[in-house]
Amino acid sequence: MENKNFIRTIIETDLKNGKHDEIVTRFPPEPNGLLHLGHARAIIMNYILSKDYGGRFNLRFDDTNPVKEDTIFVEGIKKDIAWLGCHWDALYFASDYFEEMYQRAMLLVKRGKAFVCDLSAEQIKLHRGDFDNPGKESPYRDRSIEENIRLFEAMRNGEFADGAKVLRAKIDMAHPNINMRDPVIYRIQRAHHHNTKDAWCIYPMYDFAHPLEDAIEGITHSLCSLEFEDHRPLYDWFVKHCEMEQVPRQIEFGKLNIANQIMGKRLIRKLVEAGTVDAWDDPRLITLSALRRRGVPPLAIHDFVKALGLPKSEGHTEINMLDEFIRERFKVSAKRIHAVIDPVEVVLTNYPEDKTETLTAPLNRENEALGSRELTFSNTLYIEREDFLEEKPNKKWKRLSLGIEVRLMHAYFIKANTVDYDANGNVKTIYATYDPETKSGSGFNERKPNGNIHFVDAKTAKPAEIRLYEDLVIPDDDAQPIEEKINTDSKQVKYGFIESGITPQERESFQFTRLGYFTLDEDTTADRLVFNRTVALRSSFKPKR
RNA sequence: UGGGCUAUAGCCAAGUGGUUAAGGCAUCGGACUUUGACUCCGACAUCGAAGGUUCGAAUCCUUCUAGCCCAGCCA
Repeated sequence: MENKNFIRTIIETDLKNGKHDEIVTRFPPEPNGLLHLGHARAIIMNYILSKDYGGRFNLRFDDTNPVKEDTIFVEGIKKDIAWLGCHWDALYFASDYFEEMYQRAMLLVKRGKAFVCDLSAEQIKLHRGDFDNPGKESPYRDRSIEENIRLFEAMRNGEFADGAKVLRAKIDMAHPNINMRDPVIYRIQRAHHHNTKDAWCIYPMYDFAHPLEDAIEGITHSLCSLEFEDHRPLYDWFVKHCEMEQVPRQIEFGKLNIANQIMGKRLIRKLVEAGTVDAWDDPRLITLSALRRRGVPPLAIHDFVKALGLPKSEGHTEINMLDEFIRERFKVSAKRIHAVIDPVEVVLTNYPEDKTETLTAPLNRENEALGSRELTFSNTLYIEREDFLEEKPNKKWKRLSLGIEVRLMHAYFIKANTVDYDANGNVKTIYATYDPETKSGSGFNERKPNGNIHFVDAKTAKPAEIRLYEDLVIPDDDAQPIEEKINTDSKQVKYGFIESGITPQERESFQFTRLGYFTLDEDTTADRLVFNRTVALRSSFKPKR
């Protein structure tokens, strides 16, 4: 369920008062990196706010700084947003508007609202003043309109070196909001742009470009994060003085931060280079590509974002909140099958050596529509190593022990009798007997087993590589830097088996009974199944001591 | 120290003068169970602090405290 939020209230008021007939939102990423879970709030909220009120949603790349941007990021971002199911009504690039932006800047010049400044970057900084002191006006501030027109044209025509001149808005060097102290709106930068190639040598700054982009597209509600709050006066100033026909409204909300997760680009890069994680889509990360690879259903991310709402406060949400939405999405949709990820052999001494039988079991007891599958059963099985302890440790132990009887789910009761060890003293084979009377579905009711465990038939089971992930960051109360809390041993690779009757489809997710939800990884080949653990099952089991 | 924000449970988050202060996650009990799952029941808040206004305040006023953002030719 979605939490109500103040932006909905604003939209509903605007609709009711007839300020707008249609709501138009946008998600404006800069193509300079990949998206992560934190971006999902902005994407999904912009999307559903437009859809809920029958409006439109644009994807617009805010590509005004060619030195940082690349087309490979535009492709990656498009893929991630499409995966989330947030279909954009239109795809735009800020760079498509460069000519109009230039004309609007020229309008500012002609109105005496902007001037060409020859000060160096360093001098501009010095003139800007600081929190306690007003700035000083640029000596070039009073150039004539004619000269400014000529100079700005010359900037565009490439007559000056990079950085030699800038175009600045003429506002107020004494303004308490530093953003209003004659901000730079165009810089000279000879850089190859991924979209406009070498057509331009001047590029607009964010503060100038963004409100124009929104106005050009007829965006009604321009959502952004809190740090732009004190840019809003400038945003409004540009919309007004550039004489834009449509007037968008900027509304700020709090960024979605996730506690104990690596979000920063440079840190991720470092971890990838150090081999601590495998790649940008390593399932221990929370980039959207990593979540996709881990097998997280996109709708679970929608549920998560909606539950969080759109507050103006900023906290650190715990990731386990997402886990619960993932389980909820899988609960009735995923097939529930048997897999043993840390196998130990069980031999049934009273079951015919050459016999194999077929048992039928439902694929999901909470969703009969999924049908059933056939399980094979023989005298040699695998069970989970942790499901056996020679001696029952306490009355809470609901698994197998010597002399103790458990039910193999969808099969028979078995009782462990003796055990063999390998050279290291680890259990190698458990010898057990089964009771044919206890077959599942027979209605046998004479006695209760000491629990239910899962198994696979050793003679037919399919081998599988299973990757288990733990927290990449070790939660810690101490406020030490996150890079010092990296769990370098957070990935475990197991070699186990899944039941024979199952042929997983590409990226298919399953519940491995009693273990969790697992999704087929793209590393799977014709002769090697590879699964990622998407999320474990909840468990109230607490091992004693 | 200038400007802009934020503060409700361990973590999120509704609430906009009259409610027993929603809901989710986590935690702790208990029931049920062919998944120690699911489901179901139950527990869990002196609303950052102090004053004030009011019959009545998380909501209004005052003062204070804590935290975040801003001095790029980044976005």
